[in-house]
Amino acid sequence: MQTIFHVDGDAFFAACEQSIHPDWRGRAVVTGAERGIVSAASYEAKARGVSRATALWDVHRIIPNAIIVSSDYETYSLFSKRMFNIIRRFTPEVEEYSIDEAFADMTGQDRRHGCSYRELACQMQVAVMNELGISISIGIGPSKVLAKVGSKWKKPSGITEITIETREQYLQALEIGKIWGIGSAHATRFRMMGVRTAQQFAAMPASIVKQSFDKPLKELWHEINGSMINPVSTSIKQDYKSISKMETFTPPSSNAAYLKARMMRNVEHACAKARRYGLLASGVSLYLRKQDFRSSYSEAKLSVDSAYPGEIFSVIEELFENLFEPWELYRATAVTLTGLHKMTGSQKALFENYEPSTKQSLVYKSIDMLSAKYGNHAVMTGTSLRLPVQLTQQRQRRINLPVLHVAV
DNA sequence: TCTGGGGTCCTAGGACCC
DNA sequence: TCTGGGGTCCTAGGACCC
Repeated sequence: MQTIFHVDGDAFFAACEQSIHPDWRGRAVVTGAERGIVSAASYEAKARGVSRATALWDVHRIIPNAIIVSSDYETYSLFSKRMFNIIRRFTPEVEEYSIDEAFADMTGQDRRHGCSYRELACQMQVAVMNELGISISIGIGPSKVLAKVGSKWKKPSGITEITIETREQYLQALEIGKIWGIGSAHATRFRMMGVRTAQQFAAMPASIVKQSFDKPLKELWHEINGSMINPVSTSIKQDYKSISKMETFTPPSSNAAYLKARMMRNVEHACAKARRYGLLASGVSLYLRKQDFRSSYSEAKLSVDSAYPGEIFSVIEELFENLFEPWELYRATAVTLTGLHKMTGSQKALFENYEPSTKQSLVYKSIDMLSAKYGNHAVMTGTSLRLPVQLTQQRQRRINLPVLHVAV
């Protein structure tokens, strides 16, 4: 039997802000100023009715003296790394699941440390509080899913241990749609079947589960009944299977040239990230979001693996011609690089011998250097110039530098 | 809650081949 | 003319997560 911890930061972004600014402790702190809705709210703000996705003007209305700041991901990532390292003192088997969550396989650590799992969880909380000034909640269970139910059970600063024997009481109180892995579509389907709680799902006979559900739900059923299907994965994520860049713009547009300029920006940003990780894409996809949130999507293989906008954009343009409906208004474009893999030595050689790429790779080598030195948007291609002037000026102000234009 | 940005995995069904 | 069976790859899209 495995023992898994799920460690979850309490109101993580807001807690980091309060840790950095001690005079904000005890006050309503909200992050998300950059997008107009709440990303994280401190418990003081939650107590007064502010939750995730509340519009900021509502926050203002409800709590006039609330502190509202932009999310500062780089700083939170530092807190995150340090939190993971503290957990690693208890076991090397740590999976960094998201910026504020980790799974830890603690199996056998009770004997090693000579105390109960609950005591170990308590020590973890104390260490994180003392060293980082933030609180965490911990769920303990025989599978990731049950550990996750536990960490949500009591917050903030909770410790909840769920075993095969005690799981029923927790699952009975848990709505089907609140289970990790069941979203709104499945929740609706379950409710139509008369299944309303996690316990009702867990109690379904194996034979029914086997014939009526697809793989993810079958696995979920096992996990919620206490079998570990998904082990804790310690490999640190360093590469991506796909990289995507999307941006919403206002007002929505049906102007093809403008949309292409937006897509070119998406391509440039995605390619820059791929090159940063030494990755090449073998395919691309384009996603257009219409004003009413309907969307269209298409993908294609590249004839040559690439991480350079010049080669990729022509394929994107073809996809665009197929998807674009001139009478529609579009509010966002997204480009995804797919089938990513490490640029190996031989690929590099092949890549550089390929004539058009040589020029591109030279140009982009310089661009990457300039970007590293002066910021991500110091250099843009000509297509991006079709974007409204204000955007460019905004960027110039931010990086405090003339914008360089390079023809590729 | 009228909605930002970035990921992963799974599956149905068609194309194409033998 | 209506006729087999099976495998693999690809595209499109659904669903979920933070």
